Amino acid sequence: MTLDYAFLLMQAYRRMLAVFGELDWWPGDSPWEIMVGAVLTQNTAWSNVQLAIANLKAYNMLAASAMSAAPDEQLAELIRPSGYYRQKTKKLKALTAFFQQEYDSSIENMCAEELPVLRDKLLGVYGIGPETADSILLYALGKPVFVIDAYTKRIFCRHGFFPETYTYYDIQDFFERRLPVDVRLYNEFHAQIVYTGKQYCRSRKPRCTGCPLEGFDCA
DNA sequence: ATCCTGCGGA
DNA sequence: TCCGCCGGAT
Repeated sequence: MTLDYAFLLMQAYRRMLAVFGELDWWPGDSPWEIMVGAVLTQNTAWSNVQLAIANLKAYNMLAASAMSAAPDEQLAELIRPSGYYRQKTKKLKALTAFFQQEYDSSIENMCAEELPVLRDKLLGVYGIGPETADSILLYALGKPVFVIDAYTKRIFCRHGFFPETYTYYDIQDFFERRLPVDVRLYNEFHAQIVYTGKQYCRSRKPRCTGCPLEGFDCA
């Protein structure tokens, strides 16, 4: 018989959750802060993003109105701890302009947009690719979108769920068509994946011993 | 030296 | 498909 991937995915989820407990994602005080964090965390450790966000708050520069008015050099200096600060300054400016012009800086307006339309619009913003768009949709706006990242691919490739050749959208489809449409599940599942990837399923020296997914393989 | 809740451009 | 971007932790 064919493998029941839906069951196996949920079992993997429950194993991680049982060991780590709920992880309280995404850390942030507001949807806008989460959107900003989603850009700042691109290829960057979260601890460094926290420093950048703390700077923005300390200088009252987090709000879209303040951020759009700030000179590039000043914004760059504040977000410097998160790395790629010149690139990310451009990206934050683009996100801010989009939020202001398209939605009048209103999360409610943004949420009211049809999901596929909103996703396409996000992907059209400079600096927002598939993972960042989906992180914003799920964690800032509470939309039922399963976020894929390098950890997701690495962990589930290693456990035999799909081949290395799967693209972002292949993997996203794999999860979304097998899991119930549940924002809280998508939220917590991704958080568990990131934690497992960081602590155990590392790229170089995987620590399989003690991993919640140890011995969990699709034959 | 390697990695981190990637993306744009060539 | 590869390269530049970039700082801080391990």
